[in-house]
Amino acid sequence: MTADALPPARPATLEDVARVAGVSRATVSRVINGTPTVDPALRRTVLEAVEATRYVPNRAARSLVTRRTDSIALVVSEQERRSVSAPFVGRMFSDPYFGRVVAGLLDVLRPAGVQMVLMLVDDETSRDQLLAYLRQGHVDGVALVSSHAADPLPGLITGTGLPAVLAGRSPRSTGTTYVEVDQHAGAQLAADHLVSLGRRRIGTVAGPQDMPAGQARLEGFRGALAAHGIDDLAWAEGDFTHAGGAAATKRLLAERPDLDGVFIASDLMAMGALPVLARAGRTVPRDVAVVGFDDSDAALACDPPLTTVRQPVEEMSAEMARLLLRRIGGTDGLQPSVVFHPSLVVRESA
Amino acid sequence: MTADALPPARPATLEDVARVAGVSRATVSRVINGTPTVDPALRRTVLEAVEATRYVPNRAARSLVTRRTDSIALVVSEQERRSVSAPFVGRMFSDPYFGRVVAGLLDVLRPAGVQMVLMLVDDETSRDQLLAYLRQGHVDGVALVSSHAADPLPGLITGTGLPAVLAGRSPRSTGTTYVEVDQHAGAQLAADHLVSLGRRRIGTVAGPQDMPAGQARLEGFRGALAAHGIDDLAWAEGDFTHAGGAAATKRLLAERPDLDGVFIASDLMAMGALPVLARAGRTVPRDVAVVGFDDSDAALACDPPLTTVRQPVEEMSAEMARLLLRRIGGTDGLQPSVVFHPSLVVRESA
DNA sequence: ATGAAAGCGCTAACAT
DNA sequence: ATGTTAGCGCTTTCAT
Repeated sequence: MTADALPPARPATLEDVARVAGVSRATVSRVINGTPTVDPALRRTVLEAVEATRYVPNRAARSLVTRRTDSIALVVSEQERRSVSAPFVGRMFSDPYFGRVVAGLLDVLRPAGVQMVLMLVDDETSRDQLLAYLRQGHVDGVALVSSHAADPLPGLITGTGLPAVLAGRSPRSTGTTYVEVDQHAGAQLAADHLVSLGRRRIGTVAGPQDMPAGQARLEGFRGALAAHGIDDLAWAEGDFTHAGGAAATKRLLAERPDLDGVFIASDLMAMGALPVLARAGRTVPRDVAVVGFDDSDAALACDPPLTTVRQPVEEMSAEMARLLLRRIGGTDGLQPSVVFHPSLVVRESA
Repeated sequence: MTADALPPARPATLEDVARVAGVSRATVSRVINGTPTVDPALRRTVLEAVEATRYVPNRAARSLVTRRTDSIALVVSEQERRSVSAPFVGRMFSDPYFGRVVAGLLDVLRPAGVQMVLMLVDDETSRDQLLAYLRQGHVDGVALVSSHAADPLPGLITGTGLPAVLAGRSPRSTGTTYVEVDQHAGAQLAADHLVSLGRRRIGTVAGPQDMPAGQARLEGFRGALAAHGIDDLAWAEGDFTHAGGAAATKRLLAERPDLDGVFIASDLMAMGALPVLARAGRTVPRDVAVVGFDDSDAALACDPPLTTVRQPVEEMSAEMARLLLRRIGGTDGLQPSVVFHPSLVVRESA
């Protein structure tokens, strides 16, 4: 068994390619990186050598010198786990919202050749680990999806000096670039629609009041209703989950049995709410008109299909990725935040 | 403005720490990496210097020499996108299953200091990108969640020589280590339970027949029923989504209006099915007993709470991570696959 | 347009 | 137990 007849166990390096092509390492590097000043003939020779040696660049080596990693962290920050032994909840992961965020990010990141490291922060340990990791310089930037208003993470991440973009404004870190939908405008769309339908005995299943999105949608809805002269808004707080939406709807119905219109602050909660309304003998939309928020897959899975406030999550997260890449590559400093406009998608529930 | 009074723009290196501590780089490295043969006094001095310089190791440099990256890829392989312009579907991301997989992996990975790079493969381009990325050696191993039976990815990944573990057996790559639940046994639990309840006019909403899990659950259910002398199984194919479950249930009901028991191959589909049954005037479990599969959050969100076959996804994916780490760190070759036992969780739907 | 050479920050022999 | 030293594979001046 002649050693040099076999393919090398060790993957090919620039050196190997250079030897095969009969050029210097530098030239190979230039070809690999698309530097324009390379003789076309040589370029071809090199490319063939690359092929022959099955060369792929070593990212660690490259990263060591360029100080770029071509990857960003997608950080999901959730409320602390209930207890050590409690089963993981991971609400964020089961929410269609998360998938849409990933999709939008990937749409921009993949063509740019940037990878995404997924990190979950749900206690102090994991937070410290995250910050250490970020400081190790293994990512070029951070996209953060944080669930609670009091979360210190946005500020801490900004403190690392790494480029960062938030999904949604953080009350604790106003200096950080964010992308979000105009929550007030969205809630207003819902209010106007219900009122235009002639509904007056209106209620809402709000999101968690310790989340900015939950607060803003409730506040916006209440304000818009007030503008229509409706001041007694019945509401119940849900947790943005299916089950939470069902439970909150039960409470709401108990408090306000004569309800004829309801705004539910997320489609997932609306999915939980509809069967509750049905069981309570209310026909949607005849007895109770229902407007959701998000326009996720869940809205279509509802029965009847859900009228809802559309939040262009994919476009929003694509924009997050763009801001991040611009900031990473760019000489320019902080990017301005971006606020998207919601729209009303009318289906059958209202 | 005196330059050296300011904190250095450049992050501290081993060299810096060594200088401050008055020792060699090697000693600092030993302290950082917990080598036992270091004088306790020196260790303290070094640790102080680390503190003072705010030193954090550079991962790229370390990785370049150790040839380890302390990260693995979580690859999610989905059916090719419908069209270029079609909105991203990302079924996997909205499924509670995905969150549970991530949770289980993280449970093992985080204490081990291993990061997770999330990669989505949904067309040829992204597949090629993935394979190139893997060959660049930026991850030490791969955990793969693949949705379709004909997926060539398991084999291709194994072909890279990187340690890999699959969530679920792949018909195309029998040589790859996998972790899965005994699907047949699970389906049998469902069948036995329905029969023990006295149900005889039984149907099933199966999963996609181009997914191993979809096939196996149908096959197992049919076999178990046959053992009870029931041979005329009505079934409809769903796609493991809520909406798909609803649609399939409608078809099933049309075909078999006298149905008194049904096995639905995922909780998410069961969630879609229950309102359909209710609308059709069937009370669950009185008229139709329903058994799901998964025991995810969805099962509890059902009304009535779902009797279901429990699949210990978190433990399974934790085991995937363990196998992977063992294989990565280990001298031993291929790890044996692991099959978990399902159990029946009886609630109110059957 | 190409090559030579100097590191990037770290670990792991090896020597002491 | 600690220090010295030789790279890991790559990019990037700086010459030519």
